[in-house]
Amino acid sequence: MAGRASAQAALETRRSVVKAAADLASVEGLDSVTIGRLAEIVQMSKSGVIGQFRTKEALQLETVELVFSDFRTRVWEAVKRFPRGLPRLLAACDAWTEYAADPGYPGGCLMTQVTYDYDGRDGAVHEKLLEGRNQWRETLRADLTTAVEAGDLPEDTDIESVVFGLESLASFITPARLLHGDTRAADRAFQGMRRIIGVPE
Amino acid sequence: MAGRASAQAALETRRSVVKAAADLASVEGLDSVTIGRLAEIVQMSKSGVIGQFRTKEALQLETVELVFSDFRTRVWEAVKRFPRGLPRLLAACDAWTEYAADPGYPGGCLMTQVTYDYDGRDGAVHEKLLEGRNQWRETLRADLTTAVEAGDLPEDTDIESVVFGLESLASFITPARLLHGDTRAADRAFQGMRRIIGVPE
DNA sequence: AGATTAAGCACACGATCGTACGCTATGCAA
DNA sequence: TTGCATAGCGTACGATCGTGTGCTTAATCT
Repeated sequence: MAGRASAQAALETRRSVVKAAADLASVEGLDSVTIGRLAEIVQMSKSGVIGQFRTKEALQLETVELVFSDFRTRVWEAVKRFPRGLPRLLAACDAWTEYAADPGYPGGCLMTQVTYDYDGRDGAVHEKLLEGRNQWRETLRADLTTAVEAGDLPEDTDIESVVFGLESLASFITPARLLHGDTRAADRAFQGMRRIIGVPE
Repeated sequence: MAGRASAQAALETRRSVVKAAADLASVEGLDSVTIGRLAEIVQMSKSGVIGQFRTKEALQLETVELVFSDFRTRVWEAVKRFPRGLPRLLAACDAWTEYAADPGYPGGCLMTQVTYDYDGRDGAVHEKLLEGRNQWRETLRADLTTAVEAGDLPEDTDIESVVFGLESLASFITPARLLHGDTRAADRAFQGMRRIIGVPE
């Protein structure tokens, strides 16, 4: 079959490639994602795949973007309606752990995967990863601050350390599930989050 | 220079290759470690490098072994003398977080890196990783059980969830440090561990 | 209808991957 | 001292990597 010049069809192709990249990356890591393997998966030629993005790094960046927009949709959008502060924070933790347990990628939460893959490297992927995570951290900080101001959390709450704890617990859900076969990892994470935040069980 | 048939020299070579592999893997991940790059680092030929291990997977397995034996030495051996139960558990958490903050590898704690890299894959590396982590988990469980029996922790302590929490917090030290530049990550992890365990601050 | 734009393919490139083979030179045992 | 085992080198192999160049073909615009 030959080329279709429809811009809409091209967009669909683009999406299917990025989706395949995300699936593959969740299992084997972002840099195991290879143009050749992607071409095989989406049944296209190598040049057809790379042609959409010009360079492999652009494809990686778009994959990371997909991951974060996915995360925002499934977690952030889901708790927008809750009142700011402790209620929204707890709802976010609930949605967050649930997302991590079933992120829709075969190899688990890709955001976590990319985080541990690119935390120590330089480059554009590292930067975009940092930007995406910082957005989420800022959201957490905001609700924590509001919760303290509202008197729902003690005055001396160490906000940065709580954020650290929440991110830790969410991040370990995937390895606990995949490596140790822990089917209740999400529950454990949520339980731990409540302890870290300091709300009664 | 030509070959030296000394078995001791060969062992030294072997160690230097594995050490280089561990250093490189801590930054870029275990499967970015390539025979050619290793050869360049240790100033040997490719065939000289691979000849020690016959296959790349064998080299990877030996690297994972080095990581765990390193961890045991720095963390487990350091707290052996403490009395079993809560005292030894807290000492272990202290040594653990300290180790994660300064593991001696340029890219952070390699045990964590490998965990997130191979949790979702099949193969020998996955198995060895699981075995190593399970040993450590068993140690944690033992001290937790002892602590409960001694009355240092409440009867209804959910041991599995506590283990999950401790592993989570320790694992996030590296990304917090490398990605977010958090220089106090180890302290936050230790503080979180105390909350997860349920000891007063 | 004809011109233009772009999607996707076939193919080729230089580089690097893991591995195998044969050779040289060394240390150790007989 | 002679023979043997082996550490490490040089070289080569088939595969695959990311990327670039034309070409074909279809959709869009005048």
